[in-house]
Formats: sequence, C-alpha cells, structure tokens
Amino acid sequence: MARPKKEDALDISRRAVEETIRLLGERDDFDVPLAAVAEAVGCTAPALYGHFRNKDALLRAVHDAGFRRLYEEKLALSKRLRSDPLAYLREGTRAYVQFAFNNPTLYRLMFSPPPGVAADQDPLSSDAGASVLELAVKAIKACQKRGFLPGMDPNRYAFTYWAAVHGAVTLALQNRAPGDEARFDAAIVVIDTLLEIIAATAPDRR
Amino acid sequence: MARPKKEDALDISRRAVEETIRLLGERDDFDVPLAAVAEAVGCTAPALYGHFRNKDALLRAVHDAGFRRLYEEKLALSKRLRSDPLAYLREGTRAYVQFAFNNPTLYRLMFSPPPGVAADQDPLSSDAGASVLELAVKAIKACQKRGFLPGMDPNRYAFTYWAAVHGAVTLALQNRAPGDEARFDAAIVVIDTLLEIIAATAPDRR
DNA sequence: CCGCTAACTGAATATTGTTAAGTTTCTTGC
DNA sequence: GCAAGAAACTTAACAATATTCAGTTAGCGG
Repeated sequence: MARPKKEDALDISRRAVEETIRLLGERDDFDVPLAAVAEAVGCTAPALYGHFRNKDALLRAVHDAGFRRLYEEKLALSKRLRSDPLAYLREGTRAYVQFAFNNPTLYRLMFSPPPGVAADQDPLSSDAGASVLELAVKAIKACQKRGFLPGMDPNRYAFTYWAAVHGAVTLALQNRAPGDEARFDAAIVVIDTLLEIIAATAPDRR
Repeated sequence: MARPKKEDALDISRRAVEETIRLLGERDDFDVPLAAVAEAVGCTAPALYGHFRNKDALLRAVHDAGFRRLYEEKLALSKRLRSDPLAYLREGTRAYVQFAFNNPTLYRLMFSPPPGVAADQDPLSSDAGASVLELAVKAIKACQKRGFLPGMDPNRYAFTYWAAVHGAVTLALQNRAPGDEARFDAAIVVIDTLLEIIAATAPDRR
C-alpha cells in the first residue's frame, strides 16, 4: 500500500495549497489539521512532508498564494479602469475589501500570520505584499497626474492610504467597527472618507 | 501534596494574567504552554482550570488586560495635554504606537486574536476596545473645537484615523512597511502624514 | 528481468490542552 | 474542640496533532 497510481509531484503540492485555502474558508482559525488537508488531497499527513518541510511551510505557501490571488484580482481591475484614476482607486479598494470579506481567514493569515509562517521573509523586497503596495503607489501617482494630491510623496501617501484601508478591514473583521452599520459598510465608509479627502486636494476648477 | 499554604484565589488568576503577558513578551507567537504559565505562577497546569474555563478564557483575560493597560496609558496622557488637542492627538498616537512596539505579541493578541479568544464578545459595546475608540473620538472633537476638520462627522473621522494608525502599526510590525526606514519610523511617518492633513483643514488665519 | 530510487504508508513519538480521581487544607455547625 | 463537607490543588490519565521512522511498493534504467 504505497505509491498509489501515479501522482504528479507538482500536482499534489499545488492541490494541497488549494485545498488548504478551501478548508480555511470553512473555519475561522488557521489551525487546520494536516490530516484534514491530506484527506482532501487524497493522501496521508506524512506524505505532505515530501512537499513541504513542515506545516509552517505549507501555510507560507498558502500565504503567498493568497497574495497572488489578491494581486491578480486587482491587476485585472486596473486594466479595465486605466482611464479614470480616482475610479480605479475606489473600485480597486472596494475589490480589496471584498477580497478580505470573502476570505477572512486567508486574509488574517496573509496579514497577521503566526511568526513561524512569516519568518525569514526578506524584509519585503521578494514578498508578494510588495507588489500589492506597488499597485497602490501607481494608483496614487495616476491621481497626481490628474491634479490630486499635489506635491505629496506618492510612496508615503500610498502607504498611509493602504494602512487606513487595511486597518479598517481588520477592525471591521474583528467586529471592532463602531456604530450600528454592518461590518462591511464600516470599511466602505472609511474608503469614502479617504476619497473625499483626496478629492478635496484637487486644484480649484472654478 | 495538595493545597499549598494559602493562596488568594483572586491573586492566582491575576498573577496568571500578569505572568502570561510577561511570557508573551519573550516569544513572538501566543502559543505559550499552559504549563509555562503555571510554573511562573507557582502551580500546576490543571490548577488554572479552577480560575479559567480553558486556555482561551485565560487568553481573553490577557486580551482585556491589554486593552486596560493601553487605555490607562493614553488616559494619563490626555490629562497632561488637555489644553492642546493637536498635540494630544500626536502624543497620544505616538504612545499608542509605542505601546504596540513595546508589546508586539500582546498587541497582536488584542487585535488579531484567534477566534476562540474573541468569541461571543458583545458586538463591541462592552468591549474594552470601545473605550480606546472613545478616546480618539474625544480627541477629534477637541480638534474640531479649535477649528480643524470643520463639518466632519467626528465618529466617522475618528474611526478612519484609528484605522490608519492601527493599519500602519500592524503592517510595520509585520515588516511590510516600505522603504529602508526602520519599522517604527514607518509608523511615525503615517502619523505625521495624518496630522498634516488635519492641520491643512484649519480655516485660514491670514 | 534486476536492482534502485522516489514516494507514500502505517506505526511510533513528543508536545500540549483537558479531564478524572484522589488528597489535603480550611471552614463551619455543633 | 471536632467531625463533616467544601474548596483547591495534585498526580495520573486521555486526546488531538505535528513530526519522525522504518518498511513497502511503483516505476525506471540497465
């Protein structure tokens, strides 16, 4: 009873990541047992150690795959809305929030990972999170070309913008949003507030 | 070998929380073994079950104690700087960031707790986090009395402000801050950017 | 057809949260 | 004072789960 029919090695690790993401969608913490992942993939737990050094390595792969998904979703948007920077910023941010609410546990794994998962990650250069920030920087720069946020350092402002959105998302997911609005709305309100501020920085057009 | 000398029940659960906070300071995840807490307190692991229903309940107590500490630190500041709202906002935010960097694991437990710890927490009314937000609302209102942020909804703006600071802190702690500055500086820059924006909303005094 | 390697399996081990049963100390009614 | 009962802890047992180990089988080069 070893070596089933014939299984592509790449296939099994790719499927392990996919199934883990799926299983994360069904629970609210990321302590998914390795045995559950193995069963979903169709093997036993120790078999996974042939593809990942340990559980943290598997979760790190999931973490990275999450950033790739998020990046690709946002990239698709930017192609559609290249012409209107402010609309792209709004819709891109909404897509970001939507992603977080659609995959709350995955989002938590991506941004508040247990340290074993995030460990030894290069300060941020080779990290998938960097490319997400890059998108924000591009969006801010595009807004500046239309006259918004004149004279501001785009990197600095993009990081502040991203921090606000990310903070609102995590607070809302944690149910720490104020008022009686639904949690999702609380995050949307933050976006609207930020966009109002940016819009107010436009040069007068009177 | 049971029932040592005489131990106040309140004393042991208070010390369990304190020792857990201390132990959290020595590690970067919150999987501190119950046995370690028990040894620090001076009892065995099962003894803790007389004071907390389970480990999650202990961590929830730690979570709440963290908010109380944060709240008290900020409250002390507000008494000293009541006269200058913008300075209070700046210093209070710096104290907030300082707290997060001084107690990174505790901060993560407070704001990204495993769901078992945060569970059944009233939407937010009876939560200690609400009082922290209250401080932000008061600070924003005080700023408005001095002419800043005219006409804005203070609750909405306070939440956005808090979200930005919280987001910057978590991103910085996760080493996802951009550029080559130290992580702490990255969070400070966000504060400065936010304060610049608020200052720019003041009515002209020319 | 033979050995060799890769890749997986079942069983074993270690850690850790939790429960069970027993024991000692304190308290309280008499 | 003292016996009965409750309180609060102990040690031992249990359960879940990550990880390791030794064995076994499938495919492949000769």
